[in-house]
Amino acid sequence: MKKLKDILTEKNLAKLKKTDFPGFQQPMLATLTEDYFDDPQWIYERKLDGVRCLVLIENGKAKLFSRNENDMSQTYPELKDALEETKYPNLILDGEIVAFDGNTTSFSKLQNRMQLKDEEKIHDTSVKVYLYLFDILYCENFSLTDLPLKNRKKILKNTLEWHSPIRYSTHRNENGKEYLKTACDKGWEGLIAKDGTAAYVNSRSKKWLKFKCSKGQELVIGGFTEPQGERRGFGAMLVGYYEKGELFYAGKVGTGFDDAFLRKWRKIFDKIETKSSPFKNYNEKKDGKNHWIKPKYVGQFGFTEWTKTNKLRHPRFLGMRDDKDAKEVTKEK
DNA sequence: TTCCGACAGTGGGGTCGCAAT
DNA sequence: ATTGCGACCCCACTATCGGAA
Repeated sequence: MKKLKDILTEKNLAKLKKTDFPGFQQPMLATLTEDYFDDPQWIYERKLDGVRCLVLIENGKAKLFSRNENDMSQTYPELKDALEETKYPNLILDGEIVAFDGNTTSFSKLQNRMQLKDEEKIHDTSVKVYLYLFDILYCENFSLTDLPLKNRKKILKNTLEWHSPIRYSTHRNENGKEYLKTACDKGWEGLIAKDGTAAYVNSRSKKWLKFKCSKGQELVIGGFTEPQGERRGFGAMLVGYYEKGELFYAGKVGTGFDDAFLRKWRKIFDKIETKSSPFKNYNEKKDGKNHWIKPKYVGQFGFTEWTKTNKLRHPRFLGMRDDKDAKEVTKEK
């Protein structure tokens, strides 16, 4: 166990402010971008697909908070216990709780225990979780948030003893673009690029950027929903793909359209409305609110992954594809 | 004048828990 | 017993407005 004075230069140590334990604060959030770059000033971390976790250790007692300040301590007792073994009585740490499916983090697996607080039910799921820590905000009565990120990570790495379910989130110092390619090949969610010189702020920031491995494909539009509230035109498209000559439902897409598009295409959809669902696997009796149309239009869609029930996760509309025949649209490998 | 950041509003999948049917 | 709904997690995106550049 090292002290701050063993890790920091005198100059940086002198900059620190002695403050009372500040309690919960909003975690720093990353901004999505598609402009990937290499920059020696930036570092690149693996993007983990789990739940964000802010750890508060006050007088030796640990609490785990979600992004919205919900107390998750009872949901992850093994993490709480492991964190209380640290010798520091007062710490604030930032990280991500994950579950694994093979070598990749699995949000869907984590969902099986995410809302549970009963110890027996948690045990029954037999979902193992890990906490990957990537930042430290408070230590030895000092607020560390104004330090450069690289210094904070150095302090973090040297402060804790890394074992069992608590892990240090490593990073790469260069070649972000190449690392992203590797990440996507491995089936990761993507990378978080971080400005190594930047302070920690309690809001979304462009000093942290999401480089995501996004999937995309064309899908057939087989229906739509009514708009809600102030929305005009339609609410969401119901989309699917062909397999062995039959159309299979793949979920709804309700974002990516602007106002003019919504109005224009509602009129077009109304002209080709049908009485029954074109999807083989959609029980229309249960859902009378949907409108069905002839499956003749094809759109391009982006999403993060297929869920275990064969639906799109985080779907968005990218544009119409008038160069594609609907019958040619199949699920891409 | 133009651009950017923050916010509200609308949309998605999945899970659990509770109330209404 | 089944269904519906809200509250949580994870989000993407558009529109708007006011202040920075």
